[in-house]
Amino acid sequence: MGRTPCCDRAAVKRGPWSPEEDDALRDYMRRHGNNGSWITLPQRAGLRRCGKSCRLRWLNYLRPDIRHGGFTDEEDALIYSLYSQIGSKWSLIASKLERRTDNDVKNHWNTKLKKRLAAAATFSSTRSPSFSPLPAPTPPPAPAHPSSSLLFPFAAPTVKAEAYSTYDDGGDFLAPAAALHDPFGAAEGSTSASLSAASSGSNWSSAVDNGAAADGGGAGGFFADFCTAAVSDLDAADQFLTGFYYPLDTTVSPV
DNA sequence: AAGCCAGTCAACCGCAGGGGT
DNA sequence: GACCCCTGCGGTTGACTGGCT
Repeated sequence: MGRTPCCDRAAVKRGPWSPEEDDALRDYMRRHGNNGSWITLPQRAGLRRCGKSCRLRWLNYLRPDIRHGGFTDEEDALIYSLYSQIGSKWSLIASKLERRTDNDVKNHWNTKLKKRLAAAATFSSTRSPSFSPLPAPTPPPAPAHPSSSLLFPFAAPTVKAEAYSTYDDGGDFLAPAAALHDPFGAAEGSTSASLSAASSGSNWSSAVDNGAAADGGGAGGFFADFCTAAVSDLDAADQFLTGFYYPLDTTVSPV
């Protein structure tokens, strides 16, 4: 039983692409573009590859208008913010970052940002009594777009569905800071506990959903605080994370 | 020098959904 | 409405690399 394979696995090459294959695909795309289907492209381009593999290689690696690695602080902050609102919708998040691919954003999140957030949450749960979180920056004025007020639908059953509808309406993902929601604190009562529980598995987006459903979207908590800072003031966001990385009695030298 | 381990990232897999018939 | 084909997406895997012991 099972699903029909998209191509004959015995007849196609798999694994890493050789420079020759890259050249062949790049050359074909430069000459013809993909004015047909990805399924038939390998045959037209003389490649012994699955069409899906060609598509992925082109979109994630060979395309001339993409950047790899070297995510800036601004991009990190934007990723945190968008993830807090829509979960693991990497293609949507990538579309809000210039010249980034969904695969790159996803890898960056899984290898760096998720761990950074988990580490920050761990520290926040064990912080010393002398620790004093930074006050949340003043929220920016509400965007002019009328649908922006709906960006974080506290009464909606799921965050993602509403976020999508807002996106489709042309809304701005950068919600007013006051509307940000802490899915982890809301889901299980303890920010650090729920955060570590969520991060130990892979289904963070369901944690977002659960959080929204559990309390209708209470504000506050680590995640919301961080995103509040990230959205409204990058310097404040940096200070915020720094505050969680290091005890207050630690001297942090500017780079 | 060798082995181990963790981090990174390219690539694969399978599902969802859109469009055409 | 049902079916098929194709594309796009998100989750996951595995190869590679560098640091550490």
